[in-house]
Amino acid sequence: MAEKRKRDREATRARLLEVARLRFARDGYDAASVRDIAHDADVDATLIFRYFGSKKRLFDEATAPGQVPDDLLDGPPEELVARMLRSVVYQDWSTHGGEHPLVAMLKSAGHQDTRQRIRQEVCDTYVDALEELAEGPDRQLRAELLSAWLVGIGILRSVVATPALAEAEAADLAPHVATVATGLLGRPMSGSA
Amino acid sequence: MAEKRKRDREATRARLLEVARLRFARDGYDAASVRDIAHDADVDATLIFRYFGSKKRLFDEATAPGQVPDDLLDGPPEELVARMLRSVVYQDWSTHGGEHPLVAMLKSAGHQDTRQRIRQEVCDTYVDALEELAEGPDRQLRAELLSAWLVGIGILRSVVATPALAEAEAADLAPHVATVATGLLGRPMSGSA
DNA sequence: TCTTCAAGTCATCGAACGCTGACTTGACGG
DNA sequence: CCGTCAAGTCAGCGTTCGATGACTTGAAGA
Repeated sequence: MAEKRKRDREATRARLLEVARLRFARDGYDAASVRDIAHDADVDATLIFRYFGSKKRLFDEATAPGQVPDDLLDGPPEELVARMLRSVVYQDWSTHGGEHPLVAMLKSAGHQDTRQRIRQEVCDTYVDALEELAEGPDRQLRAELLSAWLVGIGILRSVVATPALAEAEAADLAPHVATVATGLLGRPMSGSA
Repeated sequence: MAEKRKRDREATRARLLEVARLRFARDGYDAASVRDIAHDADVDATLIFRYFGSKKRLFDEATAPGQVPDDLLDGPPEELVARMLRSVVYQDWSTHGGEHPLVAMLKSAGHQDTRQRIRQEVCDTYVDALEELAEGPDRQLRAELLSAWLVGIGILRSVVATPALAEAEAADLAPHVATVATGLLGRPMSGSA
């Protein structure tokens, strides 16, 4: 029952980062307390300050970009939107406590620098890639409009839990994804990946 | 300088509701403290509990639906989506910190019953109206997908502040609104209202 | 003018927060 | 076997949170 762990700074640090990522994603920055995180990692809360200096720096390190799978860019371009939708909506976010990171994003959006980091990541990960695919004028705007759709679908599905979207499978969305993506990007896009 | 107010229960209650709406919209439920709200209304924080019983009940009353103008349903049906977009993105919601009440409320989406109220309002105000316009199968799903787009645009514009969307005028969005709405609803839609 | 009652205030509670400095414990080298 | 030093713990500070009950104040009616 009371299995004790070896004293291992790096392992403990990594464990803290892991459970912190989970807590921040599920509850947002403010609602996730250092005591909760420490309890999840089964350590004393003060270790967080010993290892990271402050809650904010733990947050910064735990939510640093790069952990997001970048296989988005692999595969045929015409399936990019479908892959993005899978990533935003249908990926198994069990490493994030089953709750969608979008919730955490909204809950943590009160802090100005967090908003900036969200903007950075949205632009770098989604808008830029879509912009390259778009043709004609207004490419950036149309890329953002498509990103907005993906974000909106994610929120309506997993936060608001609108009835039809909540039950829809990826295949149900495919034809509509094809329609909208094709219309917005000005080139033929597939709805399934 | 020190202008004192008359003792007026109803006026004070109304003032509390007004500043509470603003605070909750701007900061979300948790981050908006009763002391802040009371300070904005220039009253003692205790009055909030005297008049509303608890912070939660103040929130419920302050964010109760019904204030949303229902001129959405007036006007030509083919301009419905454009009117909705104006309402979500370009209307002056100064009573809600400049953001659409739905976007404002999503900041408080950590609490389960708040989510349910958001769902109710999204369905009643947007999905149902759009569903009536849609043609063919999957009408509800396509109505929700269009609602998701509107919500996503509101969030990317005013919370994430994505560059192109943040600066776009309603006219810039019009052609794309027409494209997407027409594609999703299966009938010709106009992009401007 | 004086009573009365609601409008509004004050002092404070208990819990939770981030964070700190002093302490204890465990593993490894001599 | 023991000294050392880092890993980990403990008690607690200062602040803020929502909430409560006793108090003061102002205006209207007799």
